[in-house]
Amino acid sequence: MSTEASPGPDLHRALGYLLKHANLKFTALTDAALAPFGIDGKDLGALRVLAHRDPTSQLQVAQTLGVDRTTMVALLDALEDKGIIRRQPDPADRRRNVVELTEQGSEAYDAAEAAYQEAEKTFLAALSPSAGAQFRRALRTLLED
Amino acid sequence: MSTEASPGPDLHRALGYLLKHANLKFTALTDAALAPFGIDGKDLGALRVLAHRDPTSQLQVAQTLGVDRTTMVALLDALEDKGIIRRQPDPADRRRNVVELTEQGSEAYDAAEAAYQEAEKTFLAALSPSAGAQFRRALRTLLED
DNA sequence: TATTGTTATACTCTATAACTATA
DNA sequence: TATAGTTATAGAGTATAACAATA
Repeated sequence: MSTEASPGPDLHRALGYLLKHANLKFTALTDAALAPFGIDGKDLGALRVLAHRDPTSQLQVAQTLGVDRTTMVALLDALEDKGIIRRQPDPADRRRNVVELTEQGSEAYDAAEAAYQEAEKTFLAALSPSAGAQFRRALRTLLED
Repeated sequence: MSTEASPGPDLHRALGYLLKHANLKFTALTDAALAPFGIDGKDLGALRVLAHRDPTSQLQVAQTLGVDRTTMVALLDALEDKGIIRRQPDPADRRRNVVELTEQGSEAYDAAEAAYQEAEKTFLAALSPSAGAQFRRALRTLLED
């Protein structure tokens, strides 16, 4: 995709285009960084919730991430198969599954989180540190309300 | 989704989360703004190419947008059904379809583009004008190379 | 009756493979 | 043989509906 005729500029200046492709590029970068740990960006999101919250149910994880509870099932199935998380019926309410990181999962999470942070830095490397910080601030402001 | 426990901060500070949700919010905004014209953001992208390039083939539009040529078929079918574009076999190479905006389509495009620009402004309204400009610049910088 | 996890199913989006017609 | 458009099909991703177990 080299320098095309006239539509390039208009097309590539549109905020929709910029946001979409920033996302694509970022996702490609982080998924590559996380691949050695056998997880992707979505998995890492779930692990973050588990790492920062005490014993949680599947439903709570799903709601925190804003995905349907049926979507959590397959995601956690895969993480469980890899020995990263563990599911147990909650003794206090046996409808619930208590989801936790395993020992191995906790170590994998720490390493994956470090790799993710490194990928963030790589992504922002074209901006000065202050421009990078401002970019992140702008995103947070845009998502408020 | 109110103020949750601890994972909120970490989760919602991650660049991946911010970029994804900025995209979702922006897409919702622009799709709503474009709905009165019977098109969405993807359609507008195609119309932009047609509006800024002279008689073009389907394949050229697809390649400019970075989508598969099979994907263009249904997209253009819908726009043709709405009377927004017209397809004619290229007399010089009858394998090609020359795709053009109709009169009505050209008017619809102008109005839709204006609505889109308005939606961009709305999206960026939480930032100062200079912060908005810098945000867009940062996105373009991040997509270079 | 309501809720949690699960399964079956459907829907959207987009790509690959194969077909038609042109070249 | 190769290319443009089309159609059929398949895969990823995620949602809704229905069911089992539990409250």
